[in-house]
Parts: sequence; structure tokens; C-alpha cells
Amino acid sequence: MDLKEAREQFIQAWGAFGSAWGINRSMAQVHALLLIAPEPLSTEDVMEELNISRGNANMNLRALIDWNLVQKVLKSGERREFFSAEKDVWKVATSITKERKKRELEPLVKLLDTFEEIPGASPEAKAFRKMTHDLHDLTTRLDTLLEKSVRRDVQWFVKAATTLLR
Amino acid sequence: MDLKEAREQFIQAWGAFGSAWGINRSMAQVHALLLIAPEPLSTEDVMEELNISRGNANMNLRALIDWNLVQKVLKSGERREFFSAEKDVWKVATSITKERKKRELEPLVKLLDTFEEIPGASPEAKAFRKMTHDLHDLTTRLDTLLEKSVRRDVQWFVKAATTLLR
DNA sequence: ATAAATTTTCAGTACTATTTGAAACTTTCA
DNA sequence: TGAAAGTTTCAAATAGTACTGAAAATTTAT
Repeated sequence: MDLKEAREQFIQAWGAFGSAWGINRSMAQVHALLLIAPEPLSTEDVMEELNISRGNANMNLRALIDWNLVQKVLKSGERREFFSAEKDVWKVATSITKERKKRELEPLVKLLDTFEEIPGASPEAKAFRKMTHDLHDLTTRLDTLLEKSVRRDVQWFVKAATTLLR
Repeated sequence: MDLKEAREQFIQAWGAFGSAWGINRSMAQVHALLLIAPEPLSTEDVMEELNISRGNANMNLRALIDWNLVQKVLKSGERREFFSAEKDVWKVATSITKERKKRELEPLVKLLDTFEEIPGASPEAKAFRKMTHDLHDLTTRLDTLLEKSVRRDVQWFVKAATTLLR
């Protein structure tokens, strides 16, 4: 396999991986392209490499900046903006974890919390309270765990936990 | 908020949560319904409660069985099949982790592995090798971590890790 | 201030994923 | 064995999501 083909495959795979985890394919592909780019790329570069429209490129670059996965880079003498991805994979993991925790986990924990005092003595009510309570407990623990591992740095955490489980 | 409303909200929320993480909405909703059901439900029950077609109900019940999240239950004197969800949330977490690891993480690790020996001395080749290598390392560690925590039981793991990070 | 370069927005279009519903198939029982 | 009850399949329809492209807005340079 040559470099060109490998790059292509990587971009496709990262896109598929992203979309299996609820991240839109183009956003993941733009991210992949920037991850393996030795130098910052312009919007035009992204459009050409991925064959996507200006609107799409722009939207996804902004989204990646929102997620703290990509930064704008100014080149002196250039008017255009260039974009560069964070290359430290542990920082990448931290950013993604942080964002998804905030977007999806926290709202769920909050909702489950409101279910704690649903009244009723029927089997339905009992089963509902038990399940939502247990899920609240699980998601809260997970939330705490992620919060701590994000703070302490994922790299250290994964190493420590892997050791713990040896 | 009364029970009926709360149940409805929970089913919707679990559906939304699932689809944000790449699990189809109906599958997650069927799962939610079974999670809070005090007794096993028939396909008809699921169809009525969620207002979905027979085909859809059948397909998603089978998918949930595939994921080890739901089991068929036979009721004596009944010809129909009934379905019951695993109620232990830690086992639920374990099943989901296992399945997603197998479906998405393992193939990615495998692909990244094939990139290890891409040739070339250009900045592009160097950047590509560096990034795919680092990702291979990260995903392998994650894979190992999940494998171990699945084996050892997620509950114990989360408690231990949370303590470790106190 | 003007105009060129660049970025952003968004209505319409294209694409993908999900769902339906009816036919085919299977199982059970009289 | 026949037929009723129940389950599964899958082509077509629908719904949901993402993308395009051109216009509007913004920025920069003279």
C-alpha cells in the first residue's frame, strides 16, 4: 500500500468510526485530514482533498474549533486562514471526552435525577423508580470518572487503570 | 410529573441518548420500554406502546437479543414470545461496551496496525506514520482497558478507578 | 471609501437511514 | 394434514440529516 492510498483509507476509516459514534462523517474526515497534514491547511485545501463544498468545509472546520480539536493558524503574508489539528492524541481524547460528556451525559444525569420522586405503589411505578435510580447511579459514577480522568489527563489515567487491572 | 409522563420522557430521552452514540433510536426506545417494564412484553405490546410497525418491533427486538440486552421469555400456556430486558445496569453497561468494542474499536485497531509500515521520507509520510502510530497506541490501550474492565466487571472497575482518582 | 479577497449563511437539493406493511415463512394445535 | 397464530423478511416509502452553491456579510488592502 502506498502513502496516497493509506491516507485515503485512513480518512475514510476515521469518518466511519466517527459516524458510528454519533459524530458526522465529514467532520471526522476533515479532522482526519488535518491530523495527518504536516502543515496547516486552508479551506480550499480541505475542499479539494475531500471533494466537498465550501459551505461544508467551513461548517465542519468551525465545529472542530468548537470542540477544541482544531485551531486557526495565521501565516504571515497570507490573508487566508489556515487550520491545524491538535496532534497530541491524548489531548484529542480529552477534548472529545469532555465535549460528549457535556453534551450527552450531563443532560441525561439531570433528567434521571428528576425521576427520583415519581409517586405510585404499582409494579410499574416501582420498576420505573428502581431502574431510573440505578441508571442515575451508574451515569453519575461514569460522569465523575470521566470528569476526573479529563482533569488528570487521559494518558495517565489509562496507564494507571490498565495497571490496576493487570 | 406523573408516572405516565415520566415513562414517556424516559423512553424519549433514552432514544435520544442512544442515537447520539450511534445506536438507532427505535432500538434504544424498545430497550427503554423493556427496562422499565415490570413484566415481559410481547411484540404487540411493544408495537402499541411505541406506535411502531410489526417489522420495526421485530427487527429491533432481535437486535437487542444480539446485543445480549434482551432475552426471549416463554410463558406457559402462551403461544407468543415475550421479551424481557436485563435489569442489572452494570451488566447492561458490560454488554454495550463489549459489543461496541468488537464492532468499532477492534476493526480500527486492526486497520491502524496495517499502516505501521507505510514507506516514504516526505513530511507527509512522516506525519502520517507518526499519527497513525500514536492512534494505534491509544486505541490499543483503550481496547485492553475495556477488555479487562469487561472481564472484571464494570462496577468494580468504576468504583476502583474513581477511588484511584480521588 | 472602494473593491477585491475571503468567510459565513441558508434555502433548496441530495443522500442516508429508518420504518412500514404486506407477503412469505414457520410453528402449533385440532 | 390443514389452517390459524405468530414471526420474519424485504422492497418501497418516509423521515431525518448532511451538503451544495450562490448570495450576503465581513475583512483587508490600497
